[in-house]
Amino acid sequence: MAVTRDDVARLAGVSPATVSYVINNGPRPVSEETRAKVLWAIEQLGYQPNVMAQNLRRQRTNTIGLVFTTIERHLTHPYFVDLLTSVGEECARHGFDLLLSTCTDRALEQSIYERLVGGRRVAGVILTGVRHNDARIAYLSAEGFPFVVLGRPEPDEDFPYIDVDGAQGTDEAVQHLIDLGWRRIAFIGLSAELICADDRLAGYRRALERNGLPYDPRLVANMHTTEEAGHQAMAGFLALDEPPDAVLACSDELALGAMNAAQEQGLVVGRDVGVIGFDDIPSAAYCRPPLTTIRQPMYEIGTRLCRMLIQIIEGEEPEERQVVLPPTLVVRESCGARRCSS
Amino acid sequence: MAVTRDDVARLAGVSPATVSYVINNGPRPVSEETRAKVLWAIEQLGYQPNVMAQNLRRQRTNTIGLVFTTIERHLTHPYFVDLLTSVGEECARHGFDLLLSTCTDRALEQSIYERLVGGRRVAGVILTGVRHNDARIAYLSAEGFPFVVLGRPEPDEDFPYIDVDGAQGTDEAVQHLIDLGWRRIAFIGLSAELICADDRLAGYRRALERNGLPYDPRLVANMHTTEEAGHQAMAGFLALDEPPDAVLACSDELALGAMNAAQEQGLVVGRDVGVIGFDDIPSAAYCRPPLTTIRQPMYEIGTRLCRMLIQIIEGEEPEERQVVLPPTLVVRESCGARRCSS
DNA sequence: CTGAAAGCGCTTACAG
DNA sequence: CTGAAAGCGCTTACAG
Repeated sequence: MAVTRDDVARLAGVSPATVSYVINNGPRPVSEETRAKVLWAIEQLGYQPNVMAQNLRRQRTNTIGLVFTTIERHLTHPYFVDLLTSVGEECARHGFDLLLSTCTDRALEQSIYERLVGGRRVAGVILTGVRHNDARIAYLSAEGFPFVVLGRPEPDEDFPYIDVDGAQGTDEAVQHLIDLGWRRIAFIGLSAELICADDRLAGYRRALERNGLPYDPRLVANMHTTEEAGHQAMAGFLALDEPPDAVLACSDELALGAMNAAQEQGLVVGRDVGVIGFDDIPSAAYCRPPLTTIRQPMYEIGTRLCRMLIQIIEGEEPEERQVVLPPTLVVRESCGARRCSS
Repeated sequence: MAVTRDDVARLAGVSPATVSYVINNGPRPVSEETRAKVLWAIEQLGYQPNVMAQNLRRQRTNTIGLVFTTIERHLTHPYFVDLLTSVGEECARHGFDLLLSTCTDRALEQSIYERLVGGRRVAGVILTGVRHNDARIAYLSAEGFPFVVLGRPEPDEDFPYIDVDGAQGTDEAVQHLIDLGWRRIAFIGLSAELICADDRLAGYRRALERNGLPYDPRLVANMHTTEEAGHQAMAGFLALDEPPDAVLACSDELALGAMNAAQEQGLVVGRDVGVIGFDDIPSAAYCRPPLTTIRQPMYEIGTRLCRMLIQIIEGEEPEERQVVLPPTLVVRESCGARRCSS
């Protein structure tokens, strides 16, 4: 059995309340002598306060929830590791714990959030992969529960978020392709239900238009972000009567799949076809040829999102509430940058 | 304010205890009429039991703890994503939550565990990266707290674990190199404090000896598993009077760094020098040339470890207690397998 | 079949 | 400066 506050009180010869006051180091004055006795007893017994009891009594949990969705054993977001690392570190800095839930089936999603939120298992949640008419956001808003979001809302919604300017990213990427001489540029977008999918498509179209290039819907696909999907989409494009000479994919996994599809047809990526990805995952630097890609500062985003959420939980006014960060185009060799420099 | 059990009782016109009995669906008989009233009231109010209160009263938490160590913003274990995914899914299957703690500084490690364990924040923990004389294991054993370990113990210790036979993996890898004609094989091992580092070194030496090849300590390095470290180790080897013609690295990140170091010196990997990694991370399939590597079934290990831990927490006899799984050599092109087939 | 009551391990106003 | 007491939201033996 674990040692409790009462054990400490007994050994120290004081009341249980006094033990609490010493632990919490609150405003209440405690004599040095009493404090010393209590600290000694705590040391002796190796006492640690029961966190559940503390939380129940204090009516707060100091725990942040993060639900990640897996499809076929895979995280659906390639950036998840950076997010997790930064959120975890920021939580630790503020004395918060991080509760992770896995969601393998969309049908269960709502019940996971209801348990976490309604059961007061966590004090706030971080949402990723926001969708159109997202039921999670409707629920959290209705409950008045603290949450922050990775990604922007729809126009009629208003909540705290941090996002990367996806349109700027895809616009710059397309411009980069055009500057290098590619003219027929395909687009492998994200699942259409995701809000950020619109944004990225808009940047793609904007850049085409600005350069007087036509928009051809046959050159646009919406996929879940896996390598297989990228392969499939690219194979489809290459089978067209007028195949594209370049492709912009909305994740590096999609881009890697697209590269493989092109290579299988004997095309040399960077010479016969240009490829750009999104995210800058580790493989992007190591694949052949190295992948030009749009980098999102995920570590920084995780840190700031977490800080924002904790401020909201604590009832403070958050220092920042709605942030859009610029992405960075990381130029490597997959769209022929090297060809130009030679 | 959240709705409580008493609100439900009031609305349903029954005692609070009855609400509990309905929720817990226990052995106690409840009339259909009463049950219906209670369920109706729960539905009306959107009631969710307070998880902290339940846990405190039941004297258990249904939460599993996983502490991951970050160095310079990076997870120290490349396999962490697979582990996390599988553990998360297995937890969900059993109604457990997963609590993640970040440890950025070894000095804080002990206090993290003390809070988690002593504070009864979690019901059991999964340990990774076991070290010689690991203080965490000593602490958990002394507390009699449920834990399982990814990795084998030292000979005098006895605890539940799942491990991959690292010696078998490195032995096979070295044999593979030798079979392909490489003769002077370097070894980039893991941090010497890790128990699994010994194992892998032993496999390396065993294979050399069996083939009548000398063991040269100048060809052995122990590194943290980062790409930079791999680069540094390989650069050191290549600067020797008698540089190696092949290298076995104990993680793919180390191997990728080693490959880069070799390529910087103008060597063609797979022709001038053979490289093998460990883990089979995604980049291993995409790097150039694709990396031959030793694959660990991490997803499966996570699932089984988690199941084992939950059985121990529930007081059952675990179906399995100490498991050693074989790794698989995934042959790609970095040690010249293709050269042989041509 | 159902209710009143004890108690999980704490925090914190209240009284001295 | 310190203690006795109420209560956070539940579960579960005990009594009817």
